[in-house]
Amino acid sequence: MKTDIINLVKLGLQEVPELTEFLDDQIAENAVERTKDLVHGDFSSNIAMRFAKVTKNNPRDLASIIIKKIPKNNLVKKIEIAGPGFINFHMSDAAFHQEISKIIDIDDLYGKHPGKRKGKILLEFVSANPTGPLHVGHGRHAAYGATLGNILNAAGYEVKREYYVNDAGRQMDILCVSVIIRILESNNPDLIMPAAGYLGDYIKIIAESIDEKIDNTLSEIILQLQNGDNAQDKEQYIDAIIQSAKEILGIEKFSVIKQTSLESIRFDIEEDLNEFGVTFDSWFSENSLAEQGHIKKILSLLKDKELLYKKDGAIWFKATDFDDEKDRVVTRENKNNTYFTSDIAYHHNKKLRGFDHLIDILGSDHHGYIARVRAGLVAMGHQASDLEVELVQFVSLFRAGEKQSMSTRSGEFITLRQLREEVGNDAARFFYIMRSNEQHLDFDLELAKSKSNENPVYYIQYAHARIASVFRQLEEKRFLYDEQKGKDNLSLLITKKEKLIMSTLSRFPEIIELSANNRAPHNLAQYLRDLANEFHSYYNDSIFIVEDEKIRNARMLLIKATQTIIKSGLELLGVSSPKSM
RNA sequence: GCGCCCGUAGCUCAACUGGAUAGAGCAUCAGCCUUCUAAGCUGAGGGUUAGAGGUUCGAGUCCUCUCGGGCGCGCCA
Repeated sequence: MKTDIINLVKLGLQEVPELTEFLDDQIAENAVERTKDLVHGDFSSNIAMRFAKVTKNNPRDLASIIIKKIPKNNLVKKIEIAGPGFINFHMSDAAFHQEISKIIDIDDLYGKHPGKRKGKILLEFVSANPTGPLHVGHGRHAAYGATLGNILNAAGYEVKREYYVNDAGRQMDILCVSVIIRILESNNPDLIMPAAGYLGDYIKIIAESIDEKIDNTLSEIILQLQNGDNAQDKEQYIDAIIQSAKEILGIEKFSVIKQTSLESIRFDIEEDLNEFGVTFDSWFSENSLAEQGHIKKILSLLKDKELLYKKDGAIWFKATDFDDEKDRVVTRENKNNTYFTSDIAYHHNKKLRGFDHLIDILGSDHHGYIARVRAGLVAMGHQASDLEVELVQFVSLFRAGEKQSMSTRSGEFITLRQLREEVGNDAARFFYIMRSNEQHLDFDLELAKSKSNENPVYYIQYAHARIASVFRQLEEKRFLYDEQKGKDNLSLLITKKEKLIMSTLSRFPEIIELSANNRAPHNLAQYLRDLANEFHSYYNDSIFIVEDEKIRNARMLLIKATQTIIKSGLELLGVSSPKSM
């Protein structure tokens, strides 16, 4: 509907001689918006005010010139100038009726344009280290990423979802020795898990699943280390244990235990996410970058471009040449490559796989990292704008007004799985995305669980269920629902509430567009709340199952369309639409 | 110290990226079930958009400063 107005404005503007030198394609697109208040009509344009100055016109005069050039169309009832120079469009009733019929006809495709846009997007999210179960913070990333992916799809983008598995580096070794210590523990009760190790119970479960025999001399060495001086520095201490474990077990056996532990956790994460309705097209292993020589390749390419130099025994990348605030180490003094080096290789690889636009969803604490990854990407010959980063703020969990602690290392955090079991997937998905991702989220467990008007997810689902119930009642009362009669009699829907619902339904395509472009799923959640509100209000105000066949079918058609949009919208959010509650 | 983000009703948050009278929910108060699900509806009160300047037809939104909060500034990941 909005595009109809945009097109009319475009046609009109082309005919205004004063404006021709300023026009481009985008201008009309951005110059038409929904009005906040229906007394201003349905759509409004500020174009006359924006161009009053450069064309040396009075805005209201310019507006009247433009209006005269806008072609007549039966969707538009009236165009008028208001206030300082707004051009307000009042849509005809037929325009809304046409939209309602369209919703009924194309059902859950309404407002969605699969394949409409060119360009492939790689959406990377969660990417939590596979060293333990997901916690409630990861849940927000999962919900946000999955929903954003759905919305981008609906808006016509081709999107692939990817999870980057950080299966390389020291964290994995720490995970491995944590498991080994749990294995040894059964015969050596004096062993204590190092402070830098992983304390969670899931480590014990992994340990029990591993039947590798481990030489007891390792226990003795660990016991010695445990009581020795270097137990003071927890990082040094655990590195010493890693060292000994690798020597005594041999690198091969160590790798087997590491791989088994990793796979076990990764599988658990995948299962957890699947249950949450969050799926990925690919799981990309950090290790594979080194194994397939991508990291070497990157380093030699950077060297060829003379973007590397040696200092203090390490190799540095001239990130400052690409708008980063300082240069960054790619290869340490100990010859190991940094995490950052993997990341250049990884992002370069994404581009090589044919993705035009890369979206990373990261925790807000990673914001300092964006500039350097982008620098790496540009150094590899890509555009800075190819990489987009969406930051997600932290989640605080509240129970009965008390903030819950979330200490990761101690293993005392609340997992995503626990949260889902407690409040249910639907409430969890909705609560995670109902607030802007740029805002800290206070997640109130009691509120999420409450099956009352305090809980917005039930409020929306209830509207859907109520409509289903009305249709059941219709059948019980032996009335027939005639879709065609409904369409033919939409003009009988003349109350304020009915017109408001029609207007809101017709906004759905704009909401998808808006939340896709702004990467803002919460706009959709907000919209669905508004729509549910308007329906509940209508429900209390009018009876749908009435004797008059024409009015009855028209009203049933309208609530059917409402139900369709609620279902379609909730589906994008990953929330179910129950038929009864 | 430097950089990024944030500050909107008692609380939790919106506000279509510069538009018209800043909106919801919770909480508070007052009403609505012998008729389609009361997990609902109707109404009331509640604001100097942290503060001060500036830009312009027009600012919660853009710029500058101040105050307050979060995060980041490793050869960690």
